[in-house]
Amino acid sequence: MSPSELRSRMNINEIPKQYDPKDAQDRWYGFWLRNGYFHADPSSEKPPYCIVIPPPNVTGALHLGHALNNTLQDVLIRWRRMQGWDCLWMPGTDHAGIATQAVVERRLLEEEKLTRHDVGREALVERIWAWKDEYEKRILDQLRLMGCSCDWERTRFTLDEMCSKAVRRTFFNLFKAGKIFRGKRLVNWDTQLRTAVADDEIYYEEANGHLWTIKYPVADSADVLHVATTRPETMLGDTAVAVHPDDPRYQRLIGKMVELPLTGRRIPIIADAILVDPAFGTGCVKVTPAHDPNDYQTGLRNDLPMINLLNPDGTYNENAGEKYAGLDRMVVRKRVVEDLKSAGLLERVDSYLVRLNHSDRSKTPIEPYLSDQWFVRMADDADGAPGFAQQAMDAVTAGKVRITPERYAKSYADWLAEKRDWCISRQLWWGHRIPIWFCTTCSEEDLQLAFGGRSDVSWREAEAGGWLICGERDLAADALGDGHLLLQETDVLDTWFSSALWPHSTLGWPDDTPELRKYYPTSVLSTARDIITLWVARMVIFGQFNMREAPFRDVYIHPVIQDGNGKRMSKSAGNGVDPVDIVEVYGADALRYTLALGATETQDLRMPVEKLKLADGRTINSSERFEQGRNFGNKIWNVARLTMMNLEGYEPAPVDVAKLPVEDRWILAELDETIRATTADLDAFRFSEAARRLREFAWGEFCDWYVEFIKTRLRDPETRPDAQRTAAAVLDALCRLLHPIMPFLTEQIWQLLGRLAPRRGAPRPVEAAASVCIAPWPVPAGLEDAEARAAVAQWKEKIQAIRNLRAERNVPKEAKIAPVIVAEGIVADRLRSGESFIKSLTGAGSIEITADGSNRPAESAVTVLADAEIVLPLEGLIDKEAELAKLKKSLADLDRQIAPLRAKLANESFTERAPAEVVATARDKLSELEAQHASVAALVEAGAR
RNA sequence: GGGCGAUUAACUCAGCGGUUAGAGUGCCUGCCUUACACGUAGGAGGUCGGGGGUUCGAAUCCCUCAUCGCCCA
Repeated sequence: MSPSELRSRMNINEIPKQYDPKDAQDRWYGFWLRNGYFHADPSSEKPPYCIVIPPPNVTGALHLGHALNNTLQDVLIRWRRMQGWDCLWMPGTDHAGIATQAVVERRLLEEEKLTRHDVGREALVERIWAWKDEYEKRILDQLRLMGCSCDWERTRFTLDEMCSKAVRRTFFNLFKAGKIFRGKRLVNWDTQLRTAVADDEIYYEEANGHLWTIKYPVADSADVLHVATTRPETMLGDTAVAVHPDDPRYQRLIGKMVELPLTGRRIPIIADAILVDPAFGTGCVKVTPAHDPNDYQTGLRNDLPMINLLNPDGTYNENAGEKYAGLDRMVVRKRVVEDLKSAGLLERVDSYLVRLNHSDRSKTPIEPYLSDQWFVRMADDADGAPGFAQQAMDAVTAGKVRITPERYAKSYADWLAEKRDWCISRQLWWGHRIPIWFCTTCSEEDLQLAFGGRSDVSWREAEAGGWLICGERDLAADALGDGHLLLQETDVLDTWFSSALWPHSTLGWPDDTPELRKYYPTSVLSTARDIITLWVARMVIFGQFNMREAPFRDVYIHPVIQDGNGKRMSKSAGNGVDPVDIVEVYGADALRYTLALGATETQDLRMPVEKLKLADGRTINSSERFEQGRNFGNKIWNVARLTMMNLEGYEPAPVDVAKLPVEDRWILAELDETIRATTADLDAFRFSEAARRLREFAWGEFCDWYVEFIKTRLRDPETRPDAQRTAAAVLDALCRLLHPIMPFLTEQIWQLLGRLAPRRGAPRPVEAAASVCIAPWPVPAGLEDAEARAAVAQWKEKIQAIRNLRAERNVPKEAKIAPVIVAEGIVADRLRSGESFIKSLTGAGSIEITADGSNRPAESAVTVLADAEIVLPLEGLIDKEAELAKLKKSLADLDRQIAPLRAKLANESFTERAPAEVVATARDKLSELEAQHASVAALVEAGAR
């Protein structure tokens, strides 16, 4: 079918009045995939542009925050793709060690009453893989539903073969470089899951508890110290009592010993200004280095012994003494309190509000626990060479990595400045198992003999004796021959270890792949601020370690979505919004537009949440905000319909812009400016500005004005062709500009438009691309036109003034008014060029533009503007008193503006110090207002007579 | 305790040194005007959190207080 045949068949009734998002989504996503538009090609000549997705946890479904982040990434990717870059958006998911294992374990317990120890390591891991398969699919489907243009053929998982290889190589290299060590550290211990958990995986909860005050007798003396604690059972592990060095009450006791009750041990009284606040309580503090973070630091400072009382399951061990060993810590607490009481050493018990750490995963109280852990060294080298933390800080200060908004560079630097070692071991089963084997029986000769020639095995003496052997590939238990058993470390790596490799592991590192060569370093990383430290900093560290180059040029930090009360959205709080629900109700384009509009530079984005009942009976969480996106999309849809139904007889041809009517020159100039500004917005990650600007152009200029201007031209065969060409050109550019934000809607229009006007564009028509997805991003065509813009501004202002007069005087809709515009000079000229528009858009029967305002009909409504007077004769409709009142009000308004302006100009320090330009503007403004004032005053005078 | 941010129209937010402070939603009043009622035309509504300062000029810069949120201890 030829375009002209199609055109004649294009009946407005065939295109629905309302944009149907579902239809477009179903139709075009598959089309894009089939055509391979999302597939990056390392062999292409185009320059690379790459974003790696922050891999969502396979724990559950995506929430609105993911929807925001992925919308913004897709905007960048689609925009750059249109600009001609070879774009790779790398998708994938994160195994999320503890989070996923905890979910599956909980389910196991609920559904089968089994613990992980019942099913065993292998079987549990198998179950988690099954869970992963289900949720990974769900997550990736959600991304597709939103229109994300990821390169699905390259989808990765942090625990897949490719990532595992990268993890192994990295660990091995770190081990060889001496960046990895094993040591005893105080960690947050989850006694239920029996693992260390990271600081960000715990939360505080306040509870009513007690404060016990215990008496500690001073050895060889009658003195007694009073020590208060919320955890009396830990006293069994005390190795000192601390006082403030300047506290006069205890000066004489410093250096003496106390008899630690119930244990028979003697421990020293030490002075420590950091731990002890002399004003708090008795000024004496018990020190339990193995079971409290502050005490631990005190222990290190004062070289105290550390006594670990705890077994991994939360029971006390033999260090607590025979009497308490094997009992749960809560039972020990009761016993200790009873025993102290019967020994007469319990001074008092008070009610106390205790702040207790809980594990995010098991919801049970955390125990500070001294255990063997693996670490990556962050500190500088002994010779002063910058260590990992310093290198990561340098990447930002040297400008190799730019963080937007800039203020987040500070939290990045502050955190890294502490240079704290990174604890990378987790006592879990789901994750990358640490590739270390222990051997306590062998000698270095044995190791040399077995592994001497191998570059993939490295060993080092362990702190506690024996050997730590790191293998890039698994080592057999009998690799050292008979008599020496190799035992693999049972811990797995912290999830962030594999996440930290994401930008290069997904591209094939350690292999030298075409992808790695072309797309590393990646272009932008977009993420939420709460993982700047945990993730972003560590990617920089590992990227620089493995690749000798930071993994991305830009880091963009998006705002956090909260509910209408400023609370974090969460499933448990019941205020979470599911993006899938929003897509269902409003469509993917509406979701994306609204989120882009909300992506301002602030750190929080509030979204009032309300319940919405769907036709199928389900009640979902929704937000009125999404109507903005839906309504805007519908507006675009309808202006496209209007344009297309007027394309009958369309013939593409080059246009001489200089000879086009004012309104065409105006809209093309506005378009140029919009292209320029929108491109700059996206370049600076100003997503909200871009969305706002495009709406202003599309709705506020193109729909509200341009299309109205050309309606009459479209009916006249003489003027029709150029109007069609300009309208088609603008619609074409608009589709391209909006595509990154609203991909489905714009593709739907693009395809329809392609059938009617396959060649389009001004000043020169070109063949439209097969998909807007691969159409070139618009560039300004050098069509600025200040005169056209000034003229149209004149038309708009006068049309609005006349409409206002009509509305205020209640002129019936059907009345054909005959307004007179009194103006002269260039103003009159500009108005004459738009006379017909002023007439049609105000519903006037006739219109007069004259320099002579003397013969005004007695019964008329009048508006005095800065450069013109509008007279609307309204015989029989005029209330003289009301007219006079209106004029007087306008006079008062003018006075209110004139007075401060006069005062300002009378002020010498203003006229002398302010820039000449500002002073001149003020003078012009004043004389304009004074002229206006004089005109209104004359009218008042005449009316009063 | 330290840091970051917010406080502008009823709500959600722009504006970040120079005209009478803007938008969307909501509200009020007309209109189903053959592109769109998810629309259109018009309108009301703000001493820019309080106080001080810098400046010819402050919503905008500085200080301080208050309230709220987040991050790190």
